This record gives sequence, C-alpha cells and structure tokens, in this order.
Amino acid sequence: MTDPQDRLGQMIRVLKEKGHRLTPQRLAVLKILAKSVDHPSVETIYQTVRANFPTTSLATIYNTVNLLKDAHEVLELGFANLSSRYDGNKPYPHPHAICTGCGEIVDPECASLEGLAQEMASQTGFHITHHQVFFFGLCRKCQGRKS
Amino acid sequence: MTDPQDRLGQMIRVLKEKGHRLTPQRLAVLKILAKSVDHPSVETIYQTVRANFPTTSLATIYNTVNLLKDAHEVLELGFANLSSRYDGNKPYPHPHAICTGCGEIVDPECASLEGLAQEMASQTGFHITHHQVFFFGLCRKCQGRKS
DNA sequence: ATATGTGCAAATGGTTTGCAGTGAG
DNA sequence: CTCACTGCAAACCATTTGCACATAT
Repeated sequence: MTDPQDRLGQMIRVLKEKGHRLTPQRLAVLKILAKSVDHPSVETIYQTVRANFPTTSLATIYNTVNLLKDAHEVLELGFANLSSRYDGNKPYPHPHAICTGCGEIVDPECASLEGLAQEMASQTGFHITHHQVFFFGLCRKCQGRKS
Repeated sequence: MTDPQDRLGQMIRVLKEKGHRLTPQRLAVLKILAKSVDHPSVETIYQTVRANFPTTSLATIYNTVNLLKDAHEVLELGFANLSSRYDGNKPYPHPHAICTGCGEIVDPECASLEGLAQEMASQTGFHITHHQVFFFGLCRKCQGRKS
C-alpha cells in the first residue's frame, strides 16, 4: 500500500494546482481516501465525514470525489447495479477481486494483465487507454459460511 | 459468431422449460438478441421491436431481457454511467473492447484471460465465479477522426 | 473582496414495480 | 379457463444540478 501521507500530500497539491479550495469537509474526504484500503463508497465516506462535520451533504462528497477522479487522484470502480466504490491508494487502473458474499474488494498483484492488454490491442486494433477488470466470487471467509 | 438459429432455438427452449410464455413481443426480443452482434442496449431493442409492435413498452423489454439474463442466455455488460448492453451470441463472460469515441463494442479472441483468472484466484484465495473485463480506448476508425 | 464551495432540494436517467386489463397455454 | 404477460404510470436510487448563502484565499 502506498504511504497515506504521500497520497494526502499529493491530493492536496493537485487540487491546489487546479485552483480548488481546501475546505474542512473537503480535507476530511481526502484523508479518508488517502488512507483507505477498503474501497469506500460515497455513502460510507459521507457517514464518516458527518461524524466530524454533521451538516455535510452528500453533494459535497460527490463534488470532492469527482474533483479527485477528474484529476486521476482516485480510481472509480463503477458497477451497474450498486454504487461506485473508490480507490485513493492506487489511483490508476488495476484488477480487482470482488466478493459477492460480503462486498469485500481486494487488489491482487497481477503480472499477466499487461499481456492481456497487449493481446486485446493487437486483436482489435484499438488504442487502449484504460481498463476495468473485475473478478467476482467468494472470498475465503464467505466460502466457509453456510449460504 | 454462433449460429443465430441455434441461439434462438436455445433461448426459446430454455424459457419454455422454465414455464414462460412466448408472446409475439417476447419472440421479437429473442430474435434481436439471438442474431445481434453489436451488443444492443434495451433502448435499441425497444426501438426495433416497436417497428413491428408499436404499443410495446420498455418494461416488457426489460422483463424479457432479465428473464434471459437469469437463465444465462444473454450476457449483460453493465456500466456505471451509461445503460447496459447485451450479448446474446456469447452469453458467457468474455473480455470486451469498448470504443470511447463511437461506443462500438467488440469481442476479441483472448487466450491469456484464463491465466489471469488463475492468477487472481491464487493471489486472493477467492473462488472466482465470473468476471467482467473491459478495455476502453479508440477503435481504428475513431483513431483516424479529428477529436 | 470575490469567486468557489456548501447544503438543501429538486431534477435526472436507467431500471423496477404495482396493478388492471389482455392473451398464450 | 387461468395465470403469466403487457402497458402504463409511479416508484426507486445513485448521482447531478440549481441556487442562495457561507467562506477560503
């Protein structure tokens, strides 16, 4: 995992460079994303920020998250049905394993992805810019639970 | 591409087995999905069906598509922002290349995906059941167009 | 001082649902 | 003849937007 301090500093730096202001609510969101390892949703971030800033609105969380997304300082994991989850630690595309039992999302090391991307490019003639690779299944804990 | 006739017959067979009725609207949807190679959206299917059955509603299209999805006779490509697209030709998970210029979706051959899935499983301990692998970029035509 | 950010509420858009009437089996 | 299906409209839910007020710079 990337050093949270570095990520936070980097996020602040990039937002300032783009002329954005650093409000207390916004800083709270950055801190959560910089250190989080559990791919939080906007709703989760919202609940956490509200512990310190009870008047914060969902729109503000979306605002900040979208700022970071546009600046490529957070990676959005967008699903069709459920709400998006965010990765502030490794803000570049990488594969994810998603547990359909408990919703846990983990980032495995994946050496063979690069080869797959090359194969896709040569097969299709596409100029690939990014990807979204999700593997769904049951994590170890959920395999042990009775369904 | 799989023989459309076989796919249509298979879809009809499976729905009948599950005790579902074959209405004219429903048959029209099956035909579109069985032969389509362009991963249509519900909206696209809807417009096409309405050419023959002008009173058809969107809900009916969703109904039929969901029936097929539950029966694993169609693959849903679900995106966070835009609407889902459907693959009735190869109704099992496989990688896709999506053009961010024109929206074209193609199914390349991809030998190295299996290895990636294995790597994910051994890295995470997950029991992988399915996956969703999207590569985004520009198709050949869109690479040539001025942005 | 002055935009930018905030909080609220309303709007959006894809998808689902409830229900009375219709039609496939 | 019956029960699943249709069409319509309303409901849903995550996310976005409009706007008056507040505040970081």
